[in-house]
Formats: sequence, structure tokens, C-alpha cells
Amino acid sequence: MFSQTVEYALRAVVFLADHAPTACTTDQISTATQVPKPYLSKVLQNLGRNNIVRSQRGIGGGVTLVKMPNELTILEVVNAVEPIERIHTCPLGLKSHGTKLCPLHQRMDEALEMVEKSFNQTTVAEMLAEPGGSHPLCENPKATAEKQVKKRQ
Amino acid sequence: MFSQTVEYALRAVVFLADHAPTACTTDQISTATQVPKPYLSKVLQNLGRNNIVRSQRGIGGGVTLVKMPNELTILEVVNAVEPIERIHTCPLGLKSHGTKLCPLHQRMDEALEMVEKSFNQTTVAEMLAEPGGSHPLCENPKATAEKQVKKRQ
DNA sequence: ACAAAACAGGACGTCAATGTCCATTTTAAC
DNA sequence: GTTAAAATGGACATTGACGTCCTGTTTTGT
Repeated sequence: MFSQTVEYALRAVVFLADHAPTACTTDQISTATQVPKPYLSKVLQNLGRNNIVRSQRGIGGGVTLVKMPNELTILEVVNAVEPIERIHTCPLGLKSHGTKLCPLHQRMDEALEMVEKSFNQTTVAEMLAEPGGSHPLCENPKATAEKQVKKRQ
Repeated sequence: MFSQTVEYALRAVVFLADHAPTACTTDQISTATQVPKPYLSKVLQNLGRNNIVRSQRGIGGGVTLVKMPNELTILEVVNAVEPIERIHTCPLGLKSHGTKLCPLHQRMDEALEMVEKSFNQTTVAEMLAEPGGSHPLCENPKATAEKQVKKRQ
């Protein structure tokens, strides 16, 4: 239902949010999210072109979120890598249906709408709030404490 | 979001329901649903193996639904060709997460659950009831009237 | 028995998603 | 300036989804 790429993009963004505003390298993200580094690199480039993340080359560089985690929705991330395609016109091209979908496609589009709305209502920040659940991408629920800030000098 | 195969399977099933309990040939279904015949054939075989449709070889043969349209849900059809995979355990294999998903995967699974429930609540028969919308797969909304019953002799 | 209609199934082709690899460019530190 | 860290981009490999084709098998009507 959801592609690998969507899953990977969300993992990366959650990781970045968890470390914001510190920049993270592809290596760090790859290790933590268990996404193959070369592929992750492509996904991040894609997120960069769609203005979800910003990247900085060279020593001390890395990737950061463009928006604040509490202003970035999962829908924005999903739409950046694989847009949710709502059904607007009859896929069979039946002219008489026009803008009015038949019940089949109405139902399918309703499902898409539900997902779209749900994803639009969830910010990346909400996923770090651990409402009873475990912390994203971390083995130890309390691992947030020792956030490893990278020294620059 | 939904694969072509799912779309094709649903079109075929809706067409069969619209003509139930008369058997339809792959040719008829292919023409009406605009699904390439050889591929439709594979999809129907798949639906057959999953006991959604039954097929009859030879002259006068064709494909029919196993269940009554009002007892067949879209979920059953979807699950036959491409099962909705709910997220039950942490995709990263983090042991400490166990059965408790992190917020990210909770949200993704919630979306899957919504779609699953929605599809489970919709029967194929409901899609022929044309609640204000147009009739499935038919150019003319009133084309149902002249249902072309195939003569056997 | 024979012919025609119809499904079954295997082999093959194509393409996009996924994944890998390497050379290049940018940047900071020394 | 040199070096090392890091992203960029292009080329390539692999795999599964989608689609086609052909041969065989079943069934009915004559």
C-alpha cells in the first residue's frame, strides 16, 4: 500500500526532526533508520528538490529540515516523494460520468481522501511526543536523553 | 496508492455483479472494463484461486461470482489480489518496541486500518445502487435496462 | 467424432521501483 | 594549499508489476 520510498522518507524525516536543528549526515540517518545509504541518498535528494530538507556539503555538513517539525505534516513528506493521486475523473474515460464518479471510484477516492486528511493532520513533531508508545527509531525508549550533539571544534 | 491490478479486479467484479447470475466471458468483461484481455485473464484466474469467482470452460462458459453481490465486500476482492498488509511489528525490528508500534508506524497503520474498515463495510452490490452517482462501467446511466442476456440456443 | 468457444497456464517482453557504485564537487579544518 | 568530510549526479544491476502470446484443455452443439 505504501511504497518503500515513502517509508524511508518518513523514517529519515522523523530522525531529522528528532535531532533538529542539528544537521545529520546521510551516514547517521542511514544507520539509525536502517535504510541502505546509497538509496537513502537519492530519497534525500528528492526531499531536497521538494524543499522538505536542505543539505550542506563538506565537513560538518549534512541534512536539516527546512520547516520546524511542528509545522511539517506527514502529507507534505509523502507528497514530496510519491504524491497521493486522488481520483478526479472516471479512469475509464466515460464522458457521461464527467466529474461525477461512479460508486466504485467514489469509494476508492474516499479511501484516498481519508488517508490524505489523516496525514495532513499529523505533524512530524507529534510523532516524537511518544503518547504512550515507544520512541521512533530508538531501541531504548529513553534514549532521547543522551542526544549526541556533534562537536564542531 | 492502489495498484492497477486492484483497480482491474474491482472493475471485473463490479461488472460480474451487474450481470449476476449470468456468466460473462473474459472478452465481454475486457471490452466493458477496458482491461487488456490477456492480463484480465490472469487477474480472473487469481480471483478464481481465491474463491471470489468461479469459471466454466467451453462454449457458453464464462466467469461468475461465487458469492451474492450483497455478500461480497470490496475488501475481499482487494485482499484476494493484493492483501492489505497491516503493520503489526516494528519494521526496523527494534525489540524494545515489541508489539507497541512507534508513533510513525502507528499512524501509518491507522491509515491502513481506515481503508481496511471502509472497504470491509462496502459490498459490491452497493456499488450498483447508484446513489445519485453514475452507473459503474456504463456510458449511459440508464443502460442497465437493456441487459443483454446471452441466448443459449 | 468433430469443430468451435472458452478458460488455464507457461514463456516471454517491458518498464518503473529499488538498490548499488563511482567519479565529481563543495566545504571546513589544518 | 592540502586534505578529509560530505553531498551530488550519472551509470548500472536487480526485481517485481504489468502486459502479451501461444499452446493446451475442457465443454457444448452438431
